[in-house]
Amino acid sequence: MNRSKILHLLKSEHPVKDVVVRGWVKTRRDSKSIFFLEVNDGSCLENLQVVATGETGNFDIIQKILTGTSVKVTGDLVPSPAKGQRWELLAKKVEILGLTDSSYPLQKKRHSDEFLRTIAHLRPRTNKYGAMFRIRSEASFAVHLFFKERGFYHIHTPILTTLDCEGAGELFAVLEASRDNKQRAPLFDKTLYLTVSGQLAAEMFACSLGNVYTFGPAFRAENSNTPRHASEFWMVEPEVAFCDLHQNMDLAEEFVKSLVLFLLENCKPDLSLFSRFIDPELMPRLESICHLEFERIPYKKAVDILKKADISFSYPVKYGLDLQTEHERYLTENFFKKPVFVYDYPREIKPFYMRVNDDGQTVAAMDLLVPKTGELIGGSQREERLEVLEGQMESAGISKELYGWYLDSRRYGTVLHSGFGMGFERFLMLATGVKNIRDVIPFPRTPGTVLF
RNA sequence: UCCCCAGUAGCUCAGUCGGCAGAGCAGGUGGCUGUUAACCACCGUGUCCGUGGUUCGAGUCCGCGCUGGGGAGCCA
Repeated sequence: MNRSKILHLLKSEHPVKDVVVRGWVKTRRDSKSIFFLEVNDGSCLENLQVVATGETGNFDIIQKILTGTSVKVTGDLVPSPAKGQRWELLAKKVEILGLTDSSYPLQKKRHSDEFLRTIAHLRPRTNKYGAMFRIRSEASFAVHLFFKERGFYHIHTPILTTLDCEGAGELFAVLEASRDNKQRAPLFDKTLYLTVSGQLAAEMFACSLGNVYTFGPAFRAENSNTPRHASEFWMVEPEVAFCDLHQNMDLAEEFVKSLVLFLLENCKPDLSLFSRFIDPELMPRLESICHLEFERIPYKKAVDILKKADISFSYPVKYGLDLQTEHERYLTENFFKKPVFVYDYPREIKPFYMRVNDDGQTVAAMDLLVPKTGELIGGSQREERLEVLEGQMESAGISKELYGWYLDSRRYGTVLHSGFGMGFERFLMLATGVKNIRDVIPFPRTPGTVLF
């Protein structure tokens, strides 16, 4: 490494001679014979204050430095005589790596999220988005750590699929194209789609490796225009053999708690930005997620609670109807005031692969509802009985031929198994208090808008 | 896809009753031995989203469109 990271320098226990720092200038302050540069290198939220005095010399160069300029600074890390920071870099030499000009859109002031979305290629240079994407990276690592510690195998499931009805919404079809626009024979004899979920493939691996998970992109062509939906998003999907619905909920609860705990332990400074400027309730909420037991109620009981609620809903509450957003919010935000699993939904409103309960009326499905974000996780025990599954497919109008390989897992040594999917961006919204999914993913894709 | 709200300088926004287009920040020049979104002085900046209409006169009122945001549905 030919540079020191600011993260490490600011944690130093003693002065250090001759360090090299490379980064981007956040702001420059100057008077007649002294310059101050705030330099950020992305290693942490905080900037390093660089001080240039007469001894540094090249003031004519330093004067060209505007917000956004990339620099290399050589100097000594010394205790700062002024308030505001413990350490500062007393520069011996300041070199400009890349100049900027007055058209640089980021300034040393607050910008709106809407504006920053139009410059998503530059927004990670801001405090907020720098923190966001460091947290995203840590959360991603925590996902793998959680499953690794529990003996799960990570499966890379296909992104190109042939199944057009996985019970999870509209799909993007994939067309082959030549760069020269010439006609050519198709490579595949079927239409290919971008996957909406790795679940069906993951089930095959759960029924061989036991405990597996996928963590990859999912694509949905729904015309959803909300702060909680994106056309391309990342999803974590564990799938576990010999696991029933209640053990599935145990796993989901442990998983969410573990991710939050990991962030609290490893991302304190970055999280504090969100609790200070984005959501003052963030820290209490994260703490309560870690410590409170999640509520678990059957769908039927949820309906009873909603019927007795002393507020009037816009949509009717009736056994057999799906819960509306307003109902879910009431349950998690007003009634229980913590994460809530709702399980055993009527079979008519859930996909074909969910296990039919003994009552014949409900399926072993579960949704995890959390305050603010709403539905974070959706999962189920899978229907492992061949005849029942075939019956479910028939009533859903799904081709048994196309799903022949899927049915094989029920034909040969079938086992009880369960799994769930967690929207990774939804989790990040919960973990940071950010209200729009476009602001927790590097280059958001939403209906009608792909800028990058 | 449906409902509601918004669009004014590079950015954040003000603009009263329909009557000459404004401020802060950013940028430029100068000043200041230690600043903390530094400060002080001076300087420039506009398709008022587009389009059609009402009016002597429209940033302001009305219709349509575009873009963005919020709510709903769908879902993770």
